[in-house]
Amino acid sequence: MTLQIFDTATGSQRPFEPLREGHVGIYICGLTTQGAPHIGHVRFAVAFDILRRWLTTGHGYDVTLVRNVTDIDDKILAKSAEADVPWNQWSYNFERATNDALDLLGVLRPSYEPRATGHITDMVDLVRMLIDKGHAYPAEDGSGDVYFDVKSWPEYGQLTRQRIDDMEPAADADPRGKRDPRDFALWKGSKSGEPANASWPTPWGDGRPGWHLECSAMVRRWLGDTFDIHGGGIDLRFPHHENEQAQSRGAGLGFARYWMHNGWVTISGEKMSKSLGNSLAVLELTKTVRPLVLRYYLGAVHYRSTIEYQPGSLDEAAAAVERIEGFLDRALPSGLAESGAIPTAFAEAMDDDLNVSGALAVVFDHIRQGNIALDDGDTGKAAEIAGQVVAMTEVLGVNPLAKQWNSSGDGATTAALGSLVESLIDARARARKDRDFTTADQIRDQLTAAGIAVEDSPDGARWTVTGKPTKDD
RNA sequence: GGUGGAGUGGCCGAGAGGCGAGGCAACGGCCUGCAAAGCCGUCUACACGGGUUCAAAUCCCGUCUCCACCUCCA
Repeated sequence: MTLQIFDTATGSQRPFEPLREGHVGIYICGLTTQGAPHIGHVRFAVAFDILRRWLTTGHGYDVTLVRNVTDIDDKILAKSAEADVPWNQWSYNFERATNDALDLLGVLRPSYEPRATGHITDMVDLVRMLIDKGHAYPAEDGSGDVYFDVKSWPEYGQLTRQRIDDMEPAADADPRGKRDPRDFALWKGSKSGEPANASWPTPWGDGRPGWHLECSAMVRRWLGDTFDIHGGGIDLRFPHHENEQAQSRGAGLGFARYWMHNGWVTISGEKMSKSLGNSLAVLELTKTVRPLVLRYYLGAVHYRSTIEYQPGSLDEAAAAVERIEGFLDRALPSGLAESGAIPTAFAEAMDDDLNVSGALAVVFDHIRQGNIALDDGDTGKAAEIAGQVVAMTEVLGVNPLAKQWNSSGDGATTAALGSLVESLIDARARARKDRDFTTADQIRDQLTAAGIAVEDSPDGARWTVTGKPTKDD
């Protein structure tokens, strides 16, 4: 079967065929490290993590995923100056915070993570190529800026299917030194007051990278002149990706063969912004919400759909996760799973432009069948289905048995807790045997209040830490 | 003004000419000492108005509403 990908450039689904057989090169625009990431910021990483896992485990491709770090830009300079922190430390601090957040959500580390500031010479090369071909020019006001000449490139607007003349001139565009207000900066000349170490020498004067140029330069170095998939948030289509493509193709490079863009996370119908405070920052939210639940929440919706965040939606995700966990706990008492075969229906859904909702329907259908097998006492069949569920949830990055989600807590503490809980469970079992249900229920209430759920079964009681102590009013 | 996306049951959310995706919630039943979990069932939906068709949520025409982008937002 062939994976169908919705290519933003054509506005339609296209069968995916890699440039080099067996290999896929993906570049995704990472974050500008200007602040702590909120759930909206990390959605793209979850979305493309699922793509990567499916290309790898579903199709056997060898995937090279490059995710850059924009470690210098106007906002980083402005915010760090305001906080009186060196801009590079400011940026690196949030680079680490971003990686911590993505690790927590089980997003696989990229194959490589280049920083903009490490690729100045590659950018200079590109600028030179563009000037030589007549697609770029140094600012006529001597500012040290270098601009891309959009009128010189007939394909400009192709990615977003717009005509230059239909575009609204930007209200906030700084026209200084530009031939056309729609020309964009490849390179920015240093301004007075900016840190001396935020400046690099070039043939056109000292300065720093324009935003778009870095991606073209890093793609070229790490994935080659032509590569397979370029991804990012839907908002980046224009101007960022349009400009990247214009630069790279203007310089004579092939650039991206497929474009994929993920939708936004909105709250009350609006884009998330800092004004909402940090309550939805990943590292804050995961203090009260299990990372697995947050991961499920961000990944369970088709990547191109908008996710409208509302209170309670994380509870729904938690309930769905608990249904998966409940089945796997019962079907695999040892906690060990042989990863099974991926069902055809699941593969078909994933091949349809990563139809995660359809794929999850297959997961839950299997869970129901597995539960029926358990009710029938057919533990062999249940274990086999559990293996399939493990394989499918692993593709989505939400396999509850993955060590990603189970590494917390040290062994000694876990053993001590287990010993105490088991003794209470034993006491309760004795009370039940004596038909002393008052005592039995007291013990269960005590455990529930401590955040431990007790479930009876023909083979004895099972207990799980829910982390949700119930309060009696 | 230009470009693109979307309106599906109480909520979330797939599907895309006939056969009720799935999850959450609620209610009823089975099971249980009682629960929990699980299983079975109920709540028969597609923004509006026309049209095509034996058959439309799905195709066509028109209307309404919402959202995103239009030069440094994931």
